[in-house]
Amino acid sequence: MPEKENLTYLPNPEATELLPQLTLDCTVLGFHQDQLRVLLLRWKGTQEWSLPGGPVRQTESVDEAAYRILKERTGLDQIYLQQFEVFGEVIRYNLSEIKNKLEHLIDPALWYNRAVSIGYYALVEYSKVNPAPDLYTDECQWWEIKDLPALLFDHNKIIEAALKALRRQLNWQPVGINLLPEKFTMPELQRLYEAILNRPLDPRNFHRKILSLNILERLTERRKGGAFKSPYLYRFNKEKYEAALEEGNLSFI
Amino acid sequence: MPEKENLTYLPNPEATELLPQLTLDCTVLGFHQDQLRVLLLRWKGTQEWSLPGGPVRQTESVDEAAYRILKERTGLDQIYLQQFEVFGEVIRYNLSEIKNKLEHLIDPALWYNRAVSIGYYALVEYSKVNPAPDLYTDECQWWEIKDLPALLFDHNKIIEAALKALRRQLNWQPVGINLLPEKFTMPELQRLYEAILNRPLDPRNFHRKILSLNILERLTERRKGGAFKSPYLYRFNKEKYEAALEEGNLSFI
DNA sequence: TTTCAATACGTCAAAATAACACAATAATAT
DNA sequence: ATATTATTGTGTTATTTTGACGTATTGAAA
Repeated sequence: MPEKENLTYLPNPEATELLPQLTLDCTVLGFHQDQLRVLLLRWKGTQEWSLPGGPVRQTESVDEAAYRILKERTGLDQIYLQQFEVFGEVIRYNLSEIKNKLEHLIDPALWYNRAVSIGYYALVEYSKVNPAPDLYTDECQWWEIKDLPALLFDHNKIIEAALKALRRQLNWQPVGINLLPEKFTMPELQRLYEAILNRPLDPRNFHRKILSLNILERLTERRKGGAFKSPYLYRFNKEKYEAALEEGNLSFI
Repeated sequence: MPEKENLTYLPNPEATELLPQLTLDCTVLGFHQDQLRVLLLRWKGTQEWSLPGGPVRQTESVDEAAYRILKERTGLDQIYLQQFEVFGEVIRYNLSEIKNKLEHLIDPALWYNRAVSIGYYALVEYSKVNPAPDLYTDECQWWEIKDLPALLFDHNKIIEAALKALRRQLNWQPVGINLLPEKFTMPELQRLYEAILNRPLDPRNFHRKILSLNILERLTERRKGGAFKSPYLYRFNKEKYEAALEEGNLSFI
Protein backbone atom coordinates (compact mmCIF):
# COMPACT_ATOMS: atom_id res chain seq x y z
CA MET A 1 0.00 0.00 0.00
CA PRO A 2 2.28 2.74 -1.24
CA GLU A 3 1.63 6.22 0.01
CA LYS A 4 2.56 9.44 -1.68
CA GLU A 5 4.39 12.53 -0.71
CA ASN A 6 2.39 15.29 0.91
CA LEU A 7 -0.68 13.15 1.20
CA THR A 8 -2.64 14.01 4.32
CA TYR A 9 -4.05 11.49 6.73
CA LEU A 10 -6.48 12.70 9.33
CA PRO A 11 -6.28 14.24 11.82
CA ASN A 12 -4.56 17.06 10.00
CA PRO A 13 -1.51 18.05 11.99
CA GLU A 14 -0.97 21.26 10.04
CA ALA A 15 -3.44 22.93 12.30
CA THR A 16 -0.64 23.06 14.87
CA GLU A 17 2.13 25.60 14.80
CA LEU A 18 4.92 23.05 14.67
CA LEU A 19 5.92 20.18 12.45
CA PRO A 20 4.90 17.15 14.53
CA GLN A 21 7.37 14.46 15.56
CA LEU A 22 10.26 16.28 13.94
CA THR A 23 13.04 18.09 15.75
CA LEU A 24 16.56 19.24 15.06
CA ASP A 25 19.65 19.11 17.22
CA CYS A 26 22.65 21.38 16.86
CA THR A 27 26.19 20.46 17.78
CA VAL A 28 27.65 23.95 18.21
CA LEU A 29 31.43 23.77 18.06
CA GLY A 30 33.86 26.39 19.23
CA PHE A 31 37.62 26.46 19.73
CA HIS A 32 39.22 27.83 22.88
CA GLN A 33 42.52 27.19 24.64
CA ASP A 34 43.54 24.57 22.10
CA GLN A 35 40.37 22.61 22.74
CA LEU A 36 37.31 21.93 20.64
CA ARG A 37 34.24 22.70 22.71
CA VAL A 38 30.53 22.08 22.36
CA LEU A 39 27.68 24.20 23.70
CA LEU A 40 25.39 22.35 26.10
CA LEU A 41 22.30 23.22 28.10
CA ARG A 42 21.57 22.16 31.68
CA TRP A 43 17.92 21.46 32.43
CA LYS A 44 16.40 23.39 35.32
CA GLY A 45 16.67 21.73 38.70
CA THR A 46 18.82 18.93 37.33
CA GLN A 47 22.41 18.12 36.46
CA GLU A 48 21.27 16.81 33.09
CA TRP A 49 22.76 18.29 29.92
CA SER A 50 21.73 18.17 26.29
CA LEU A 51 22.26 19.84 22.93
CA PRO A 52 20.40 22.94 21.79
CA GLY A 53 17.56 22.06 19.48
CA GLY A 54 13.84 21.95 19.11
CA PRO A 55 10.96 21.59 16.70
CA VAL A 56 10.46 23.28 13.33
CA ARG A 57 7.66 25.76 12.81
CA GLN A 58 5.21 25.37 9.95
CA THR A 59 6.28 28.74 8.63
CA GLU A 60 10.02 28.19 8.50
CA SER A 61 12.36 25.83 6.67
CA VAL A 62 14.36 23.30 8.63
CA ASP A 63 17.52 25.33 8.03
CA GLU A 64 15.78 28.50 9.18
CA ALA A 65 14.70 26.72 12.34
CA ALA A 66 18.31 25.80 13.02
CA TYR A 67 19.42 29.38 12.49
CA ARG A 68 16.65 30.64 14.76
CA ILE A 69 17.56 28.23 17.54
CA LEU A 70 21.24 29.07 17.27
CA LYS A 71 20.52 32.77 17.29
CA GLU A 72 18.58 32.29 20.52
CA ARG A 73 21.34 30.24 22.19
CA THR A 74 24.41 32.12 20.95
CA GLY A 75 23.26 35.59 19.96
CA LEU A 76 24.88 35.07 16.58
CA ASP A 77 23.48 35.53 13.10
CA GLN A 78 25.26 34.18 10.09
CA ILE A 79 26.46 30.99 11.64
CA TYR A 80 28.10 28.28 9.55
CA LEU A 81 25.64 25.40 9.62
CA GLN A 82 25.86 21.96 8.13
CA GLN A 83 23.15 19.34 8.10
CA PHE A 84 24.94 16.01 8.50
CA GLU A 85 22.61 13.17 9.45
CA VAL A 86 19.04 12.24 10.26
CA PHE A 87 18.40 10.27 13.42
CA GLY A 88 15.32 8.31 12.54
CA GLU A 89 15.24 5.24 14.76
CA VAL A 90 11.92 4.33 16.31
CA ILE A 91 13.53 4.09 19.73
CA ARG A 92 16.44 6.47 19.94
CA TYR A 93 16.75 6.52 23.72
CA ASN A 94 15.02 5.52 26.91
CA LEU A 95 12.02 7.83 26.84
CA SER A 96 10.58 6.88 30.23
CA GLU A 97 13.93 7.76 31.80
CA ILE A 98 13.71 11.19 30.15
CA LYS A 99 10.12 11.62 31.30
CA ASN A 100 11.14 10.86 34.86
CA LYS A 101 14.14 13.12 34.91
CA LEU A 102 12.22 16.06 33.51
CA GLU A 103 8.75 15.52 34.93
CA HIS A 104 9.12 18.55 37.19
CA LEU A 105 9.45 20.61 34.00
CA ILE A 106 7.34 18.81 31.41
CA ASP A 107 4.19 16.78 31.86
CA PRO A 108 5.17 13.22 30.88
CA ALA A 109 1.97 12.91 28.90
CA LEU A 110 3.14 15.63 26.55
CA TRP A 111 6.11 13.82 25.08
CA TYR A 112 5.85 12.22 21.67
CA ASN A 113 6.56 8.52 21.78
CA ARG A 114 8.79 9.17 18.83
CA ALA A 115 10.52 12.04 17.10
CA VAL A 116 12.87 12.13 14.14
CA SER A 117 15.79 14.46 14.63
CA ILE A 118 17.77 16.26 11.96
CA GLY A 119 21.37 16.67 13.05
CA TYR A 120 23.30 19.86 12.38
CA TYR A 121 26.72 20.98 13.34
CA ALA A 122 27.58 24.64 13.63
CA LEU A 123 31.03 26.21 13.65
CA VAL A 124 31.26 29.43 15.61
CA GLU A 125 33.83 31.84 16.91
CA TYR A 126 34.06 31.01 20.59
CA SER A 127 34.65 34.56 21.83
CA LYS A 128 31.64 35.95 19.98
CA VAL A 129 29.14 33.57 21.51
CA ASN A 130 26.86 34.74 24.28
CA PRO A 131 25.56 31.46 25.69
CA ALA A 132 21.91 31.83 26.72
CA PRO A 133 19.75 29.12 28.30
CA ASP A 134 16.16 28.65 27.22
CA LEU A 135 12.83 28.25 29.02
CA TYR A 136 13.62 24.76 30.29
CA THR A 137 17.26 25.22 31.15
CA ASP A 138 19.16 27.54 33.39
CA GLU A 139 22.67 27.11 32.13
CA CYS A 140 24.22 27.24 28.70
CA GLN A 141 27.88 26.39 28.75
CA TRP A 142 30.84 25.25 26.73
CA TRP A 143 32.13 21.75 27.37
CA GLU A 144 35.39 20.28 26.21
CA ILE A 145 34.65 17.74 23.52
CA LYS A 146 37.07 15.33 25.15
CA ASP A 147 35.40 15.52 28.53
CA LEU A 148 31.66 15.31 28.02
CA PRO A 149 29.19 14.05 30.63
CA ALA A 150 26.50 11.50 29.78
CA LEU A 151 23.91 13.58 27.96
CA LEU A 152 20.15 13.29 27.72
CA PHE A 153 18.50 11.70 24.69
CA ASP A 154 20.96 10.25 22.16
CA HIS A 155 23.01 13.42 22.19
CA ASN A 156 26.38 11.80 22.89
CA LYS A 157 25.86 9.76 19.76
CA ILE A 158 24.85 12.86 17.79
CA ILE A 159 27.99 14.72 18.85
CA GLU A 160 30.14 11.76 17.84
CA ALA A 161 28.47 11.70 14.43
CA ALA A 162 28.92 15.46 14.08
CA LEU A 163 32.64 15.18 14.75
CA LYS A 164 32.95 12.39 12.25
CA ALA A 165 31.20 14.52 9.64
CA LEU A 166 33.40 17.50 10.43
CA ARG A 167 36.56 15.40 10.11
CA ARG A 168 35.30 14.23 6.76
CA GLN A 169 34.67 17.79 5.64
CA LEU A 170 38.18 18.77 6.64
CA ASN A 171 39.58 16.60 3.91
CA TRP A 172 38.03 18.38 0.98
CA GLN A 173 36.87 21.76 2.23
CA PRO A 174 38.74 24.33 4.29
CA VAL A 175 37.71 24.73 7.90
CA GLY A 176 38.69 27.58 10.15
CA ILE A 177 37.18 30.84 8.99
CA ASN A 178 34.17 30.14 11.19
CA LEU A 179 36.03 28.88 14.22
CA LEU A 180 38.91 31.35 14.47
CA PRO A 181 38.97 35.11 14.99
CA GLU A 182 39.69 37.42 12.06
CA LYS A 183 43.43 37.26 12.68
CA PHE A 184 45.24 34.18 13.89
CA THR A 185 48.65 32.57 13.81
CA MET A 186 49.76 29.48 11.96
CA PRO A 187 50.28 27.52 15.20
CA GLU A 188 46.74 28.45 16.26
CA LEU A 189 45.33 27.17 12.99
CA GLN A 190 47.39 24.02 13.35
CA ARG A 191 46.13 23.39 16.85
CA LEU A 192 42.57 23.78 15.55
CA TYR A 193 43.21 21.13 12.93
CA GLU A 194 44.86 18.93 15.53
CA ALA A 195 41.87 19.31 17.83
CA ILE A 196 39.45 18.34 15.06
CA LEU A 197 41.50 15.45 13.74
CA ASN A 198 42.53 14.45 17.25
CA ARG A 199 46.12 13.77 16.28
CA PRO A 200 49.34 15.78 16.20
CA LEU A 201 50.53 17.32 12.95
CA ASP A 202 54.04 18.22 11.86
CA PRO A 203 54.18 22.03 11.96
CA ARG A 204 56.44 22.30 8.91
CA ASN A 205 54.33 20.04 6.76
CA PHE A 206 51.13 21.64 7.99
CA HIS A 207 52.47 25.07 7.13
CA ARG A 208 53.34 23.98 3.61
CA LYS A 209 50.05 22.17 3.03
CA ILE A 210 47.75 24.89 4.30
CA LEU A 211 49.58 27.58 2.33
CA SER A 212 49.28 25.50 -0.84
CA LEU A 213 45.51 25.90 -0.63
CA ASN A 214 46.01 29.59 -1.37
CA ILE A 215 43.33 30.76 1.00
CA LEU A 216 45.56 32.49 3.54
CA GLU A 217 47.08 35.95 3.59
CA ARG A 218 50.04 36.65 5.83
CA LEU A 219 50.01 40.03 7.51
CA THR A 220 53.14 42.01 8.36
CA GLU A 221 51.83 42.08 11.93
CA ARG A 222 52.99 39.51 14.47
CA ARG A 223 51.39 38.20 17.65
CA LYS A 224 53.31 39.94 20.48
CA GLY A 225 53.48 39.05 24.13
CA GLY A 226 53.90 35.29 24.01
CA ALA A 227 57.08 33.68 25.12
CA PHE A 228 59.67 32.99 22.44
CA LYS A 229 59.48 33.96 18.79
CA SER A 230 56.45 36.02 17.75
CA PRO A 231 54.43 34.24 15.10
CA TYR A 232 53.02 36.04 12.07
CA LEU A 233 49.33 36.79 11.94
CA TYR A 234 47.29 35.45 9.04
CA ARG A 235 43.78 35.95 7.83
CA PHE A 236 41.64 34.05 5.35
CA ASN A 237 41.12 35.51 1.91
CA LYS A 238 37.34 35.43 1.91
CA GLU A 239 36.91 35.12 -1.86
CA LYS A 240 39.44 32.34 -2.22
CA TYR A 241 38.09 30.62 0.88
CA GLU A 242 34.55 30.66 -0.51
CA ALA A 243 35.83 29.38 -3.84
CA ALA A 244 37.67 26.53 -2.11
CA LEU A 245 34.49 25.71 -0.19
CA GLU A 246 32.52 25.65 -3.43
CA GLU A 247 34.95 23.62 -5.51
CA GLY A 248 36.16 21.30 -2.82
CA ASN A 249 39.40 19.47 -3.18
CA LEU A 250 38.29 16.09 -4.36
CA SER A 251 40.29 13.98 -6.70
CA PHE A 252 40.05 10.26 -6.53
CA ILE A 253 41.95 10.28 -9.78
CA MET B 1 9.77 30.38 23.31
CA PRO B 2 12.02 27.36 23.01
CA GLU B 3 10.38 24.03 22.52
CA LYS B 4 11.79 20.68 23.40
CA GLU B 5 12.35 17.48 21.62
CA ASN B 6 9.53 14.97 21.65
CA LEU B 7 7.14 17.40 23.27
CA THR B 8 3.63 16.81 22.00
CA TYR B 9 1.24 19.52 20.89
CA LEU B 10 -2.34 18.59 20.38
CA PRO B 11 -3.90 17.16 18.36
CA ASN B 12 -1.67 14.16 18.84
CA PRO B 13 -0.55 12.98 15.43
CA GLU B 14 0.74 9.68 16.76
CA ALA B 15 -2.76 8.31 16.57
CA THR B 16 -2.15 7.99 12.82
CA GLU B 17 -0.19 5.18 11.28
CA LEU B 18 2.33 7.46 9.57
CA LEU B 19 4.75 10.16 10.61
CA PRO B 20 2.96 13.31 9.49
CA GLN B 21 4.52 15.80 7.09
CA LEU B 22 7.60 13.66 6.63
CA THR B 23 8.50 11.65 3.56
CA LEU B 24 11.56 10.18 1.98
CA ASP B 25 12.68 10.05 -1.62
CA CYS B 26 15.03 7.50 -3.10
CA THR B 27 17.34 8.10 -6.03
CA VAL B 28 17.89 4.51 -7.14
CA LEU B 29 20.96 4.33 -9.35
CA GLY B 30 21.91 1.52 -11.68
CA PHE B 31 24.56 1.12 -14.34
CA HIS B 32 23.76 -0.30 -17.77
CA GLN B 33 25.35 0.08 -21.19
CA ASP B 34 27.96 2.50 -19.90
CA GLN B 35 25.26 4.78 -18.54
CA LEU B 36 24.20 5.68 -15.03
CA ARG B 37 20.44 5.26 -14.77
CA VAL B 38 17.80 6.21 -12.24
CA LEU B 39 14.53 4.42 -11.48
CA LEU B 40 11.44 6.57 -12.04
CA LEU B 41 7.70 6.06 -11.70
CA ARG B 42 5.05 7.32 -14.11
CA TRP B 43 1.78 8.37 -12.50
CA LYS B 44 -1.39 6.69 -13.79
CA GLY B 45 -3.08 8.43 -16.67
CA THR B 46 -0.26 10.97 -17.00
CA GLN B 47 3.15 11.42 -18.55
CA GLU B 48 4.44 12.71 -15.23
CA TRP B 49 7.43 10.98 -13.59
CA SER B 50 8.85 11.10 -10.10
CA LEU B 51 11.17 9.27 -7.71
CA PRO B 52 10.10 6.34 -5.55
CA GLY B 53 9.38 7.41 -2.03
CA GLY B 54 6.70 7.88 0.54
CA PRO B 55 5.95 8.41 4.20
CA VAL B 56 7.46 6.67 7.22
CA ARG B 57 5.37 4.45 9.44
CA GLN B 58 5.23 4.98 13.18
CA THR B 59 6.56 1.47 13.68
CA GLU B 60 9.64 1.66 11.46
CA SER B 61 12.81 3.71 11.41
CA VAL B 62 13.41 6.12 8.54
CA ASP B 63 16.05 3.78 7.14
CA GLU B 64 13.69 0.84 7.41
CA ALA B 65 11.06 2.81 5.53
CA ALA B 66 13.56 3.41 2.74
CA TYR B 67 14.42 -0.29 2.59
CA ARG B 68 10.75 -1.21 2.55
CA ILE B 69 9.98 1.19 -0.29
CA LEU B 70 12.96 0.00 -2.30
CA LYS B 71 12.03 -3.62 -1.75
CA GLU B 72 8.57 -2.84 -3.12
CA ARG B 73 9.91 -1.02 -6.21
CA THR B 74 12.89 -3.22 -7.06
CA GLY B 75 12.25 -6.59 -5.45
CA LEU B 76 15.65 -6.34 -3.78
CA ASP B 77 16.63 -6.77 -0.17
CA GLN B 78 20.02 -5.73 1.08
CA ILE B 79 20.31 -2.60 -0.99
CA TYR B 80 23.13 -0.13 -0.43
CA LEU B 81 21.43 2.97 0.93
CA GLN B 82 22.85 6.34 1.83
CA GLN B 83 21.00 9.21 3.43
CA PHE B 84 22.47 12.36 1.92
CA GLU B 85 20.33 15.45 2.50
CA VAL B 86 17.12 16.73 4.03
CA PHE B 87 14.88 18.84 1.85
CA GLY B 88 13.19 21.06 4.37
CA GLU B 89 12.07 24.20 2.56
CA VAL B 90 8.60 25.48 3.36
CA ILE B 91 7.78 25.67 -0.33
CA ARG B 92 9.71 23.02 -2.20
CA TYR B 93 7.63 23.09 -5.38
CA ASN B 94 4.41 24.33 -6.88
CA LEU B 95 1.87 22.31 -4.89
CA SER B 96 -1.22 23.52 -6.75
CA GLU B 97 0.35 22.37 -9.99
CA ILE B 98 0.85 18.94 -8.45
CA LYS B 99 -2.71 18.89 -7.14
CA ASN B 100 -4.03 19.66 -10.60
CA LYS B 101 -1.90 17.14 -12.40
CA LEU B 102 -2.84 14.33 -10.01
CA GLU B 103 -6.39 15.25 -9.03
CA HIS B 104 -7.75 12.27 -10.95
CA LEU B 105 -5.74 10.08 -8.54
CA ILE B 106 -5.67 12.00 -5.28
CA ASP B 107 -8.21 14.32 -3.76
CA PRO B 108 -6.49 17.75 -3.72
CA ALA B 109 -7.77 18.31 -0.19
CA LEU B 110 -5.68 15.40 1.05
CA TRP B 111 -2.25 16.88 0.32
CA TYR B 112 -0.22 18.37 3.11
CA ASN B 113 0.64 21.98 2.48
CA ARG B 114 4.12 21.03 3.44
CA ALA B 115 6.28 17.96 3.84
CA VAL B 116 9.92 17.56 4.74
CA SER B 117 11.69 14.97 2.65
CA ILE B 118 14.70 12.90 3.59
CA GLY B 119 16.82 12.19 0.53
CA TYR B 120 18.44 8.81 -0.01
CA TYR B 121 20.42 7.40 -2.83
CA ALA B 122 20.56 3.68 -3.46
CA LEU B 123 23.11 1.78 -5.52
CA VAL B 124 21.78 -1.39 -7.11
CA GLU B 125 22.77 -3.99 -9.63
CA TYR B 126 20.79 -3.07 -12.71
CA SER B 127 20.16 -6.60 -13.93
CA LYS B 128 18.79 -7.77 -10.59
CA VAL B 129 16.11 -5.11 -10.34
CA ASN B 130 12.52 -5.97 -11.09
CA PRO B 131 10.95 -2.53 -11.51
CA ALA B 132 7.43 -2.51 -10.09
CA PRO B 133 5.02 0.44 -10.10
CA ASP B 134 2.90 1.22 -7.06
CA LEU B 135 -0.75 1.99 -6.45
CA TYR B 136 -0.60 5.42 -8.06
CA THR B 137 1.70 4.65 -10.95
CA ASP B 138 1.58 2.24 -13.82
CA GLU B 139 5.16 2.30 -14.99
CA CYS B 140 8.48 1.90 -13.22
CA GLN B 141 11.40 2.40 -15.53
CA TRP B 142 15.07 3.19 -15.78
CA TRP B 143 16.02 6.57 -17.22
CA GLU B 144 19.44 7.67 -18.32
CA ILE B 145 20.74 10.17 -15.82
CA LYS B 146 21.87 12.39 -18.67
CA ASP B 147 18.47 12.48 -20.31
CA LEU B 148 15.86 13.04 -17.62
CA PRO B 149 12.46 14.61 -18.21
CA ALA B 150 11.10 17.37 -16.00
CA LEU B 151 9.97 15.50 -12.89
CA LEU B 152 7.20 16.15 -10.42
CA PHE B 153 7.92 17.79 -7.06
CA ASP B 154 11.55 18.91 -6.61
CA HIS B 155 12.83 15.56 -7.79
CA ASN B 156 15.18 16.88 -10.47
CA LYS B 157 16.89 18.85 -7.73
CA ILE B 158 17.01 15.81 -5.46
CA ILE B 159 18.65 13.68 -8.16
CA GLU B 160 21.25 16.39 -8.78
CA ALA B 161 22.02 16.51 -5.08
CA ALA B 162 22.23 12.70 -4.93
CA LEU B 163 24.77 12.64 -7.76
CA LYS B 164 26.81 15.32 -6.07
CA ALA B 165 26.83 13.29 -2.85
CA LEU B 166 27.78 10.12 -4.72
CA ARG B 167 30.67 11.89 -6.46
CA ARG B 168 31.85 13.06 -3.10
CA GLN B 169 31.67 9.56 -1.69
CA LEU B 170 33.73 8.26 -4.59
CA ASN B 171 36.71 10.21 -3.35
CA TRP B 172 37.10 8.47 -0.04
CA GLN B 173 35.11 5.28 -0.22
CA PRO B 174 35.06 2.59 -2.88
CA VAL B 175 32.01 2.39 -5.11
CA GLY B 176 31.14 -0.46 -7.38
CA ILE B 177 30.34 -3.58 -5.43
CA ASN B 178 26.70 -2.52 -5.36
CA LEU B 179 26.44 -1.34 -8.95
CA LEU B 180 28.32 -4.06 -10.81
CA PRO B 181 27.67 -7.78 -11.13
CA GLU B 182 29.80 -10.27 -9.19
CA LYS B 183 32.39 -10.45 -11.96
CA PHE B 184 33.36 -7.52 -14.13
CA THR B 185 36.26 -6.25 -16.19
CA MET B 186 38.56 -3.35 -15.49
CA PRO B 187 37.18 -1.33 -18.44
CA GLU B 188 33.66 -1.87 -17.10
CA LEU B 189 34.66 -0.57 -13.69
CA GLN B 190 36.38 2.36 -15.33
CA ARG B 191 33.29 3.24 -17.37
CA LEU B 192 31.25 3.15 -14.16
CA TYR B 193 33.61 5.63 -12.54
CA GLU B 194 33.53 7.76 -15.68
CA ALA B 195 29.74 7.75 -15.67
CA ILE B 196 29.62 8.84 -12.04
CA LEU B 197 32.32 11.47 -12.35
CA ASN B 198 31.09 12.50 -15.78
CA ARG B 199 34.57 12.79 -17.22
CA PRO B 200 36.96 10.48 -19.06
CA LEU B 201 39.72 8.73 -17.14
CA ASP B 202 43.05 7.45 -18.37
CA PRO B 203 42.74 3.65 -18.41
CA ARG B 204 46.36 3.07 -17.39
CA ASN B 205 46.25 5.45 -14.47
CA PHE B 206 42.82 4.21 -13.43
CA HIS B 207 44.06 0.63 -13.47
CA ARG B 208 47.00 1.48 -11.26
CA LYS B 209 44.97 3.58 -8.84
CA ILE B 210 42.13 1.15 -8.34
CA LEU B 211 44.49 -1.78 -7.81
CA SER B 212 46.38 0.22 -5.20
CA LEU B 213 43.23 0.19 -3.05
CA ASN B 214 43.71 -3.55 -2.66
CA ILE B 215 40.04 -4.37 -2.86
CA LEU B 216 40.10 -6.23 -6.19
CA GLU B 217 40.91 -9.81 -7.05
CA ARG B 218 41.81 -10.71 -10.59
CA LEU B 219 40.44 -14.03 -11.81
CA THR B 220 42.18 -16.27 -14.32
CA GLU B 221 38.99 -16.10 -16.35
CA ARG B 222 38.61 -13.57 -19.14
CA ARG B 223 35.53 -12.02 -20.72
CA LYS B 224 35.11 -13.85 -24.06
CA GLY B 225 33.06 -12.85 -27.06
CA GLY B 226 33.85 -9.18 -27.41
CA ALA B 227 35.85 -7.91 -30.32
CA PHE B 228 39.57 -7.50 -29.76
CA LYS B 229 41.56 -8.48 -26.71
CA SER B 230 39.63 -10.31 -23.98
CA PRO B 231 39.84 -8.44 -20.71
CA TYR B 232 40.41 -10.19 -17.40
CA LEU B 233 37.53 -10.58 -14.99
CA TYR B 234 37.79 -9.15 -11.50
CA ARG B 235 35.71 -9.34 -8.39
CA PHE B 236 35.75 -7.34 -5.19
CA ASN B 237 37.28 -8.86 -2.09
CA LYS B 238 34.32 -8.40 0.21
CA GLU B 239 36.31 -8.20 3.45
CA LYS B 240 38.78 -5.68 2.10
CA TYR B 241 36.01 -3.73 0.42
CA GLU B 242 34.08 -3.45 3.67
CA ALA B 243 37.23 -2.44 5.48
CA ALA B 244 37.91 0.28 2.90
CA LEU B 245 34.32 1.49 3.29
CA GLU B 246 34.75 1.62 7.03
CA GLU B 247 38.13 3.32 7.13
CA GLY B 248 37.67 5.61 4.21
CA ASN B 249 40.63 7.09 2.43
CA LEU B 250 40.82 10.53 3.92
CA SER B 251 44.04 12.36 4.47
CA PHE B 252 44.14 16.09 4.35
CA ILE B 253 47.57 15.78 5.86
C1' DT C 1 74.11 38.16 28.24
C1' DT C 2 72.59 33.52 28.10
C1' DT C 3 69.00 30.18 27.87
C1' DC C 4 65.23 28.01 25.81
C1' DA C 5 61.50 26.40 23.18
C1' DA C 6 58.45 27.97 19.87
C1' DT C 7 58.49 29.66 15.25
C1' DA C 8 60.01 30.12 10.38
C1' DC C 9 62.18 28.34 6.61
C1' DG C 10 64.58 24.65 4.18
C1' DT C 11 66.24 19.83 2.60
C1' DC C 12 65.81 15.28 0.74
C1' DA C 13 64.23 10.75 -0.30
C1' DA C 14 60.11 8.26 -1.19
C1' DA C 15 55.60 7.99 -2.94
C1' DA C 16 51.94 9.42 -5.84
C1' DT C 17 50.41 11.44 -10.00
C1' DA C 18 49.87 12.84 -14.92
C1' DA C 19 50.96 12.04 -19.42
C1' DC C 20 52.33 9.04 -22.69
C1' DA C 21 54.62 4.74 -25.40
C1' DC C 22 54.03 0.20 -26.79
C1' DA C 23 53.13 -4.74 -26.97
C1' DA C 24 49.49 -8.36 -26.76
C1' DT C 25 45.13 -9.87 -28.18
C1' DA C 26 41.10 -11.76 -30.84
C1' DA C 27 37.31 -10.88 -33.81
C1' DT C 28 36.82 -9.14 -38.42
C1' DA C 29 38.11 -8.11 -43.03
C1' DT C 30 40.94 -9.42 -46.77
C1' DA D 1 45.68 -17.99 -43.98
C1' DT D 2 46.92 -13.48 -43.16
C1' DA D 3 46.46 -8.69 -42.23
C1' DT D 4 43.81 -5.27 -39.92
C1' DT D 5 42.11 -2.93 -36.05
C1' DA D 6 40.61 -1.15 -31.75
C1' DT D 7 40.75 -2.60 -27.19
C1' DT D 8 43.32 -4.29 -23.36
C1' DG D 9 47.49 -4.95 -20.45
C1' DT D 10 51.96 -3.39 -19.00
C1' DG D 11 55.59 -0.12 -18.68
C1' DT D 12 58.22 4.53 -18.73
C1' DT D 13 59.22 9.15 -17.49
C1' DA D 14 58.96 13.70 -15.62
C1' DT D 15 56.62 16.18 -12.23
C1' DT D 16 54.31 16.93 -8.02
C1' DT D 17 53.18 15.74 -3.44
C1' DT D 18 54.23 13.75 0.79
C1' DG D 19 56.67 12.37 5.07
C1' DA D 20 60.37 12.92 7.89
C1' DC D 21 63.62 15.52 9.22
C1' DG D 22 67.60 19.88 10.02
C1' DT D 23 68.52 24.35 11.32
C1' DA D 24 68.44 29.35 11.92
C1' DT D 25 65.69 33.00 14.11
C1' DT D 26 63.24 35.07 17.70
C1' DG D 27 62.18 37.30 22.23
C1' DA D 28 60.69 36.67 26.95
C1' DA D 29 62.66 34.86 31.03
C1' DA D 30 66.59 33.34 33.64
